[in-house]
Amino acid sequence: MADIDITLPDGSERSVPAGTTVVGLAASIGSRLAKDAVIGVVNGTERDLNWVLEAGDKVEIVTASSERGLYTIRHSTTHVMAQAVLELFPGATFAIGPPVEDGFYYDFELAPGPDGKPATFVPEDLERIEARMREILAESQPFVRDEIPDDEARRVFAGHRFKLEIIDGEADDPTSATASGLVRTYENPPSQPWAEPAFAGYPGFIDLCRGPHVPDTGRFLGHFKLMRIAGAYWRGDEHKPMLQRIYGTAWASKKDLEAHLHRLEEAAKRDHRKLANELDLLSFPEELGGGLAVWHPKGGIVRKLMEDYSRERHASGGYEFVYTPNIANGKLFEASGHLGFYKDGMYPPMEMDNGEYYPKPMNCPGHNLIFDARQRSYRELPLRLFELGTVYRYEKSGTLHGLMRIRGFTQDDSHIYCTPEQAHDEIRSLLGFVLSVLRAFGFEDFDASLSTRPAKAETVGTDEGWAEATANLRSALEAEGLEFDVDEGGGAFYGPKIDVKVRDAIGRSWQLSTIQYDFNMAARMGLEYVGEDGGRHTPIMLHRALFGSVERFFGVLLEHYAGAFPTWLAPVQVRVLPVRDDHNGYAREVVAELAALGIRADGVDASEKLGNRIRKGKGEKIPYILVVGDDDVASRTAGVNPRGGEVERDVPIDQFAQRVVDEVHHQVNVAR
RNA sequence: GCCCGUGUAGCUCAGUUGGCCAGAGCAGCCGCCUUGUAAGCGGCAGGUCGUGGGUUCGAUUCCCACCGCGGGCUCCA
Repeated sequence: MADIDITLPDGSERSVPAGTTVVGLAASIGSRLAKDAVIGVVNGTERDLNWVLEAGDKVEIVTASSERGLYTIRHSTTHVMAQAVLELFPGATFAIGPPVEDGFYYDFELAPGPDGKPATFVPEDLERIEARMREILAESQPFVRDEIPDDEARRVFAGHRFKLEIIDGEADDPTSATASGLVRTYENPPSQPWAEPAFAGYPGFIDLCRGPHVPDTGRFLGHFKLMRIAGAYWRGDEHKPMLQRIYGTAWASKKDLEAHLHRLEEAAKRDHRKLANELDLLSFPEELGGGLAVWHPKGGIVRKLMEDYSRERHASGGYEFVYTPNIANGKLFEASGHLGFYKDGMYPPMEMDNGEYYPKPMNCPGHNLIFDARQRSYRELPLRLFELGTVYRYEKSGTLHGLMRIRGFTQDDSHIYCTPEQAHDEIRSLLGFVLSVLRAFGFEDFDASLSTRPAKAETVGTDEGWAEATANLRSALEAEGLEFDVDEGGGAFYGPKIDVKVRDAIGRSWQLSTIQYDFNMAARMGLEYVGEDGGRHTPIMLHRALFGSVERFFGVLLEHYAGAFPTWLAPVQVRVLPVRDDHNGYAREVVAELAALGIRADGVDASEKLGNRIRKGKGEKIPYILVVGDDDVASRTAGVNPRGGEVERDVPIDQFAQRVVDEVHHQVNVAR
């Protein structure tokens, strides 16, 4: 047979016999590669290992350790899970099951129970399903690719209504492909035909799928765990039936799986709700109502420090401080457009003698009234109004989540009014300001998303206006060198926006700051300035929140530092422990001396063993614990036990104090 | 809002297959100990077992509803 030439990723050419498959090519390169190969990428398209190559193909061999290989493993694992579920639950049907970050899921609908509603999984089902999956793996069932005509597919998948919707093109399934009257399928022939066949003409499991897959269930799969059961709407639509989703995680090796499970445990230890409780920072009393928090003294001081720092930066950044009330007449929110576009997110109104009053969901309408309080000149622009404004939003009960998603929160909110000519530079400097403040809190790794015009805003503004605003935002992102993705249709009703995200100490991404372009609300509310030409013009308005929500930012900081706030933010910076009763007096003197320098210090008398008092201080994650005994009283020193560091003896108090003062002054952000 | 799970002392958790005064550790308070770098000892106090109904001679335990919380979906700072 004639040889054909194949191009490899490094540009080199390789001659193989005609009819060679992806795995055959891998074998010709090396037996190790053939063993590790999961799929191939042929001319840019992912293909199964038994895909037959043609002359001139560009081929890359994908192994399990790569992103694409892992994705394939997860994708194949979810097919195995679907097979197990359909076998174990007669009458069950399935919807979609893609790989996702760290794992996979599949959505199912079970046969109706006694109440006539589809049955639901119970946690013990996961063990049964997992056990059946392992049996399927042991059978080494091949993944058999095929393409069948639509009408035949409709017969095969008769009784599987979600699949029929996919075949008909009504529903989108990211992993299946239907084109020109053909649908692609993957079948897993079982060793024994199913007792109750679910697919006409097939002995076992088959799914709509564009693939590719691992060659058979006996290879690469195995390192998985079913994690949880969740509800999920069919096609993500709350008006459509709720399906039962099973989430799983899958990895290329046992080691990777265990590492992933370990990461989850580490993240759970950092949970801000747990830490907030343990460190006595704040709480969510049931009596208050869902999504509302009270701040205890230790959380309160951290929040105050965050807010103080924010105010300092805004003061030096050319912002002016304003205050607006928490409730406002509904007419204001009609004028601003909030009642038209945002009513679902607002608390219901209070009836008052001269109208309906709503808790404010955003600060912008109030700030606009300040702008509009007198005639404005172009000479005043950009006018930057800043407020730590508390807003209330009616969030659905099921969406509340600690500090990250609450109903009452405070935005470090700013509205900037500028001329269209100023908008570009203003956005750019805003972005720099935002990043600079975030860096001060110890975040180093940023990216962003650019959100464009949403469907609900099709009546707001002009196409050109949206395009120009979006271009302005994009150019600021590019100028700042920030990586960003584009969220099509994710903008606010009044304009497109940039959301800045930070990566925390364990690599998780959090959305914090937002910069929103608004060419709509100023006009709606009749805001004008007198330009150089003497004419009246509508200003461009920029909405900007830096922390986003003070509460949420606090929660992110808490998780980022795992409760061990850097010294400048720590509720208690220094704890002084006398060794014996007769050192209590000296310990109090040391506390007073430190406090006089603005250091947050406290002491615990010697009523318990020293070791236990140190242990408690460590549990509170205090940056410095000082121990004072006979030698220290004599020479005005202390033993210094720093968080995460080595004990130092005989440190002069004034020297230690200077060290803390410097550390606070420079806002050293060390997560020890 | 919808699906699943869950709710015992301030915290972490036992326990009751329906039945005497519901338990432990930590935290708190009181005493003893007088202590040099991550748990010294003893005692006291603390719970209408989330709330409200129902079944029962009897419910914290079984059933129902509601509320809170957790994980998802939708939505979002």
